[in-house]
Amino acid sequence: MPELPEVETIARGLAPELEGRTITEVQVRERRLRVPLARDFAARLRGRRLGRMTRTGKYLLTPLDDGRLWLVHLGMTGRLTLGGAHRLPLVHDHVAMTLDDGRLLVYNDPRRFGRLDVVRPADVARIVGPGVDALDPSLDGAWLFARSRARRTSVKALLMDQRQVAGLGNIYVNELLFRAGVRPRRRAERLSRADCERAIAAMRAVLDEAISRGGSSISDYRDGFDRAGSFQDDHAVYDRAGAPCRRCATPIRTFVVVGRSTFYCPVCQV
DNA sequence: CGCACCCCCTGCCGGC
DNA sequence: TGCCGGCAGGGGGTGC
Repeated sequence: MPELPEVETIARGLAPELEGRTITEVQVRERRLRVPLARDFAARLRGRRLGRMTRTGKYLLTPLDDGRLWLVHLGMTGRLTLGGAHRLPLVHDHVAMTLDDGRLLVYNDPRRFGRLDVVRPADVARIVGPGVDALDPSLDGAWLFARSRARRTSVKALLMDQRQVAGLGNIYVNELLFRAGVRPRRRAERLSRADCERAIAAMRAVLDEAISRGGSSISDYRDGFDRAGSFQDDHAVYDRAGAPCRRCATPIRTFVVVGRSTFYCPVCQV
């Protein structure tokens, strides 16, 4: 579910609320996430004061006052919701944290593909991976051009690979390739320098717009205060198979690329 | 190296 | 109405 804009929206919303707060209680109702919750997960968080939550790739990272970091990955259906103390437990509420102001921070995840952990700073790089964050200023057309040389894989697969670019997922790669005028199945090595410049510019534009609209809420995504995003209303291609292209009215086509549904306009994208 | 195909898990939707 | 297959924003592993 959540890609960079959704995770960024959560971080920006929760960071000022959580910073400086102390976790007074941690309730674990379900440890069987994709990576099972560590035995000492609750003990490592209880009593800790939270620093400023940030995002890298699709991970949320919050420094703790003992030098460790609280790490969250939302998988497909994870939600982190800050609310009042009297929130009744819902189905799939796996972890509930009580703050020193009485509010409750709850992790809910129907499919349990997410990950919660408390890690040492030295472990973060291994978990998050080597990918350059999609909003890192160093990521430019020259970078993508260099990275795509001698790569016979599709440009879509390359951009979705978190070891290359961290933060993009299926929605935003489809959207940015539409804006860049590049077909998802184009071999990476066949991108021109100009294609790479347009792809990176399109990526920034799509991500910035999506963040300003609070992300895309297709079915599950909500921000840290349980609010839906609205960028789904602006999608040019994602989930629009058969619908008219917003630029040229040609029906949007769909097929599968490296296992993921892919959408493009056969006229606007070459 | 790239990809097809598994897995993890629940929910929803469309077809029959 | 009910059942069943397919699909869903995530990642990881194997084997060809």
